Amino acid sequence: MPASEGLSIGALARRTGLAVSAIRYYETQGLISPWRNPGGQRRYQRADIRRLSFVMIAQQFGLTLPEIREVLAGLPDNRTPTPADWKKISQGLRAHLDQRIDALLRLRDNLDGCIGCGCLSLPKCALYNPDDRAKTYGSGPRYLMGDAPED
Amino acid sequence: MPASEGLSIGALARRTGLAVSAIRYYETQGLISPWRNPGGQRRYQRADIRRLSFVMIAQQFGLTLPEIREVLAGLPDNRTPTPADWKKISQGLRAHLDQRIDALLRLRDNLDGCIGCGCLSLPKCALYNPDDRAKTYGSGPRYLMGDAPED
DNA sequence: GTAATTCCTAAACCTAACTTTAGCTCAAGA
DNA sequence: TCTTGAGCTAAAGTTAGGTTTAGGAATTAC
Repeated sequence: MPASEGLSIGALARRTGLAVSAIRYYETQGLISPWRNPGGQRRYQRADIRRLSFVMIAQQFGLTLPEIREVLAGLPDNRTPTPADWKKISQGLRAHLDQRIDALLRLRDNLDGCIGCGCLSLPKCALYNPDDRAKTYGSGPRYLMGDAPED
Repeated sequence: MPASEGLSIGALARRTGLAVSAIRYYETQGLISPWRNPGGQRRYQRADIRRLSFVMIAQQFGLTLPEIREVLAGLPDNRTPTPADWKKISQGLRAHLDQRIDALLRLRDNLDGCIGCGCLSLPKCALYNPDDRAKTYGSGPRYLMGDAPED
């Protein structure tokens, strides 16, 4: 195993815990760019372990792969990213995460109101954050009730 | 429009903001059970407006349709649910939501640690809640780094 | 030198949550 | 009545994020 030649995809998979197929898929999505050895096999830098770890963390935060690609674009591509580089783009994640938490807290407060009155009658209730899930899934307007609690 | 005959699927769609196709789909998933008029068309109770609203709220909270079906099973099926009935099952949502918020807060704290040291080196970092997304998406082990920050 | 791994690509398949399409029937209004 | 809008079913399509399969080629291990 010639160390100076970079990591094989299998080695990278073992280091990150990702499936080989997932790593190839991420490549098609522009998240990682290996070079090829003379035999046509993918070779990765050791820094790519960190890169894929970042991808996994960002996914946990609810970012889509295109969004993660955007964030990763903030890294320098002419050199191996430094700790400072990673710190910079991680702070972008932090903002994203704060938004998600706020949205959920708002949702919880609304539910509290509904439980409080026991009627679940809205429009005081949730669905008043069209930002979070509404855009990701489904397609219609999806507003709530619009109906007096007489039924 | 004979009021005593219940709501048509189009009327229900207008009242809830859902697409007609989505309402039919929810029926296949056991979330709602209309009866049929003599011509074979679906007819809904007015209480179904509330039922679908609940479905939409629960989705915002991150519940899957099978999970929502479980929660709805807590409603009486021999009579129209009362405010007290809705309150009871809404409290189940509250617990679910609290869990999700906690998971995100833990994740945020972990990220803080990573940003603090600037290395994103882990395993101090995230991915230490295998409960949230890990089970839902992907299939491999997906642990992080396992690598000293030397690269 | 050969057998066993590992890797390659392309294409098909998977789940969730729906939407779209095709072809046909029902219901409502002038 | 007859036309138009609403509903019906079944099947196929869609998106995200991958996995699986098939049929070869490259590497590694002995």
